[in-house]
Amino acid sequence: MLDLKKIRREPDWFKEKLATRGVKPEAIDEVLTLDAKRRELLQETEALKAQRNEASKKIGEAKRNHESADEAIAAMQKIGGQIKALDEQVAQNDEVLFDKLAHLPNVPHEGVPVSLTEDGAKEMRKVGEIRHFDFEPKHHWDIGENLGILDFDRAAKVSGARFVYYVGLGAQLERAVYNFMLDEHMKEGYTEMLPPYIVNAHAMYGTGQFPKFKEDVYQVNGEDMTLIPTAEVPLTNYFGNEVIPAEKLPVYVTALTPSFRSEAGSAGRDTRGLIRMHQFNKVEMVKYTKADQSWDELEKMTANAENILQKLGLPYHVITLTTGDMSFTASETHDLELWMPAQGKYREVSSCSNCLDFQARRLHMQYRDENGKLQYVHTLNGSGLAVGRTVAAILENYQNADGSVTIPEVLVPYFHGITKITKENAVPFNRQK
RNA sequence: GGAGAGUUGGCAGAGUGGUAAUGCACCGGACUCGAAAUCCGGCGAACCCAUGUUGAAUGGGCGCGCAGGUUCAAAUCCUGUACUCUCCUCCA
Repeated sequence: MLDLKKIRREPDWFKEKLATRGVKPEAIDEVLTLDAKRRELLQETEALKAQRNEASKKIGEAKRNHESADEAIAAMQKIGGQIKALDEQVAQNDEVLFDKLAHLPNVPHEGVPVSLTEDGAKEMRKVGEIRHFDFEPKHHWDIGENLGILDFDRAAKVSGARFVYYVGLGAQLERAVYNFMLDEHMKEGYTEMLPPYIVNAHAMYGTGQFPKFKEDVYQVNGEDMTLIPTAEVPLTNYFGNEVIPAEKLPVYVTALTPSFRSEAGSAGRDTRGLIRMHQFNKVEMVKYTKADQSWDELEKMTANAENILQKLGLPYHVITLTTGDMSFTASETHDLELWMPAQGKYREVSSCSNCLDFQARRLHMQYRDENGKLQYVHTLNGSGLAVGRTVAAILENYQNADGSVTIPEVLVPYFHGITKITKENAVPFNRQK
């Protein structure tokens, strides 16, 4: 949610900034018109209410003194009707106004590459060496199915397309990866959480998924509940409607949760493998900061996500998304994309964003500054990381010519001595008999 | 799923139709070398509107979980709803 008063003061600045995100200038004008109407109506109705309050006080006194107040009561009856009519107009006007306002995305930060499409993203740095294969590298789905550790066919039988069973050492690899991620983030000062996976509409609205992206999520039938599309929702709503003691800030939290996405509109894209699932695990990082800390904290958070990839030895690059490609609530977003040898390209594995006060304004999350004044906190969120895509990258980058997969060194402690996933050790039930 | 109780300021807690007691906390002052205690005064989150200012305010609105309704007037009456607690039922 943008600051309505600020829009009122500097409409042209907002028009210019939001145009880079595809917002038409008329959208701002509409808001301004509705805002002007709102204030006009408020002045009218509030003047009448003041009059009514005054009269009611006198009527009360008259009644106590057993005097007649019939005349005043009759006059107030009339005013009461006017007030009611005006209040209805205000309510109608407000509904439209706040709906328009809620559909405006956050203002992009200075320096974010301007483009209405994803083209034009700025590469910040490239890290890690791309491995040279002396054989044709396989896709992770082929590696996984050959080893028996990824079973898409049976998942289709049970759930449908875009679901998977991890089996045996595959399941263990997923678990090792997210445990490793959580352990690293705890070292970096994050508090681990295990939040609800189903949230109400208010929470979805607070983090900006609603009202714009209702079709992208799974709603519980007949209830006002939604399966979380990301842990950002429960983690960022945690302090909703609170004044956070300033000395607590910045607060770092992290959680492993599944994420549920309907992937409406992505039919035909990434139909194979772990890249685009209806349910996937993700370790999420969320920060609450003071207003002057959030840009520093964005860099640190990006570094926290990068640390995971560096320790796993996976090559990646960091890009700053364009104005048109950023998520609705973000002011600036750094994406980490890791190298998928079989596809021969980088794929997104993390997205770290500074939302400034955009979410806090909706969620009423504030702190008191040095002067005792209430300020909105800034919120940041980032994946640290998408677990399934990380596993996919491990399978592809650590594959061997014989179809086995070497376990990255930092994960070996989680495997209690196993250093390689082979056809022989991958799935115990395939060995038996 | 059934029955009951509750939701009021930072906290505690009164208030069954006349415009939100009181206590603690907090802020200012007095007393004191200073502090505690005591006394005096203030303060009831946030929000919205107007005039004004840019770390001055003043006036008004709103405000007793939320949303409606009745009324000249609602914390109070009515309807709906959310959440919390207790008991029963069920359950990992």
